[in-house]
Amino acid sequence: MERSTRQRDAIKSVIDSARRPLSPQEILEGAKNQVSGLGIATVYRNLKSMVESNSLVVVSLPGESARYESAGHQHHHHFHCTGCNRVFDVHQCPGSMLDLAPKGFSVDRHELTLYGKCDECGRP
Amino acid sequence: MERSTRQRDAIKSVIDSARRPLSPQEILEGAKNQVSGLGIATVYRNLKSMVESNSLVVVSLPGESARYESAGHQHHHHFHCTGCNRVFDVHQCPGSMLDLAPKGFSVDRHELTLYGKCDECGRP
DNA sequence: GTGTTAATGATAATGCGTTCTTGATATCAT
DNA sequence: ATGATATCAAGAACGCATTATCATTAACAC
Repeated sequence: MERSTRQRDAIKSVIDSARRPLSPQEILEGAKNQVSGLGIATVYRNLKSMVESNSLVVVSLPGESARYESAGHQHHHHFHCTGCNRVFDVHQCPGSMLDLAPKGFSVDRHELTLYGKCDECGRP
Repeated sequence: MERSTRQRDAIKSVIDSARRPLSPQEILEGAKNQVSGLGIATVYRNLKSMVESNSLVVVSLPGESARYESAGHQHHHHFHCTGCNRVFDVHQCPGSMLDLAPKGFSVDRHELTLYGKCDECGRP
């Protein structure tokens, strides 16, 4: 049976309180504030089980390794800051993409990634 | 000075005649029809130099390794077939994304990936 | 409190895409 | 044709993110 550990609680809380998808390293660093000896293997182990239990979703972006955010968010996209390399949620969507594909192609879903500077990195 | 070799010519011709971004493996397989002993290292070597000389561009898609297509195409996006795993070009674009980002964020560019079945994979 | 065993931390190992090394080969200016 | 050398093929090596190993620790039913 699954036990409740300080490590797992710390990992969960870091992800839940973030408003953006986090990398395993970001999660490790955040959770270390609560559990100083935390190891990266524990982060990966828990991410994996949380994805399997559908409490987390994997966010893949072009040319990047996986990030994680809590499940249950409605349809949204991502903004990748070219300054700090952080990824933010974008809640608008340009709408249906069904018409864009060539004839004979069927579109199930789409992923949109914006690139630019976040508010912090864009400041003069 | 750069020499013209059968290997480089084969690699170039495979990429130029494709209407979609190719993975190094796809390029290797295509070019082997012209140069049977071709090695994967030669493909990577030539891809690298062609990207450096701006005759090729790298196409990164979420959760995928790099693909390559000839440079000079105008702004476009990509369709990733979930059946055959091939990637196709999409020449339409839903338009400016400048308004989608949160306040204080500036958008330089965007990437859109459609997922679904290509004409071949969608057939009954 | 005690025992069982899930969970952890440290580190080695894996997998995959990509790059380096080396001796052999092919291009091309001469 | 010849020589200088860019390019090649093959496999070893690399870098990185992720996963497995294993001895140790800690959660929790009793």
